[in-house]
Amino acid sequence: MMSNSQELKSSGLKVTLPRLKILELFQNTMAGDQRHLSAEDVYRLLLIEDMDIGLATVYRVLTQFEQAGLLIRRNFESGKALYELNGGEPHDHLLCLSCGKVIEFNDAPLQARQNEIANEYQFVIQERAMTLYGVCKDCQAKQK
Amino acid sequence: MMSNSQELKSSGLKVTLPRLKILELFQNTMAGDQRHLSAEDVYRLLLIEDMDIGLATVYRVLTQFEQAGLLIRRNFESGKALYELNGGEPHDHLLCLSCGKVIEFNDAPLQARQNEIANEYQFVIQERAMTLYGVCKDCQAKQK
DNA sequence: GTATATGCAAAACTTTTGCATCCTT
DNA sequence: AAGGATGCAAAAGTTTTGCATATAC
Repeated sequence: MMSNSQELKSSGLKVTLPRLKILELFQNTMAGDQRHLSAEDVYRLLLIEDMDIGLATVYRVLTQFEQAGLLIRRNFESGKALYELNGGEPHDHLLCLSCGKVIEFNDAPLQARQNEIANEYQFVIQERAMTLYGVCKDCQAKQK
Repeated sequence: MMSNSQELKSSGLKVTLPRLKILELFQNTMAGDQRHLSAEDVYRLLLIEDMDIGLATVYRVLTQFEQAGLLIRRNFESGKALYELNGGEPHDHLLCLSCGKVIEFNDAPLQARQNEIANEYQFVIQERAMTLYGVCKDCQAKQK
């Protein structure tokens, strides 16, 4: 298991407080249902923790982390980018339009079919993004 | 076959020149490879055609058309929304990160699997979005 | 004639950039 | 000591909104 400092170094990034804090933030929020954070989210959460950080730094660090493969950048329909920790396995999303909840799943047959389609078009996949928008089980119950 | 005027009326929208022109624009560009247009794209294409239209109107009309189901709004990784004509059939995208080309495909097994996954989570799908990002056949050839 | 749509300008939001200062190595 | 990182402010890009005028029905 690599420490966060080692993880940053091996990505060619200097170990600084903002970078460590942002990395920890994503690791800690991973447990909750709030796995996807915008730059503004990160900024506000760090201010709450007394971190005196600039929004511009947050944007820069998020971009660097994405390029380093530590985070994945997602574009849902909200108009702003959300980031999540890169857990290694590709996965897709169900996004509830009623409550905003994001359900993640990892489905091998689906990915296999994606690969077959890419092969048909002789297309080399670098990144996958699949989101089904709709209404989750809980919200269906509430609407009745 | 409904005329464009009828199509607007049956969506509860008054028939105005900007709306007709924008609808025609999407119908005409459907033939080419430029099926996905941003608000700015629409604005510039209409200015070329002598239409003296305001950018704000373009945004308003695109939003109305999306709500009426005439257009589909897509959020790829570019940071701005793209719209395409709603052809009725759901379809997904391969987006080339090298040349920006968008390849569309319609794959029944893939959609069937999406439905199965949604059922597992008792999730009601309203909209699908799947995009594979990578390098297209042509760009692979060029890179050699 | 009335209600809605449009155009323009201003504002709101998200993201990027320039630059002086500070921190990591 | 040197190069990169940070914070602040300003700028750039996208989308929304207020309001007076024009247009569709």
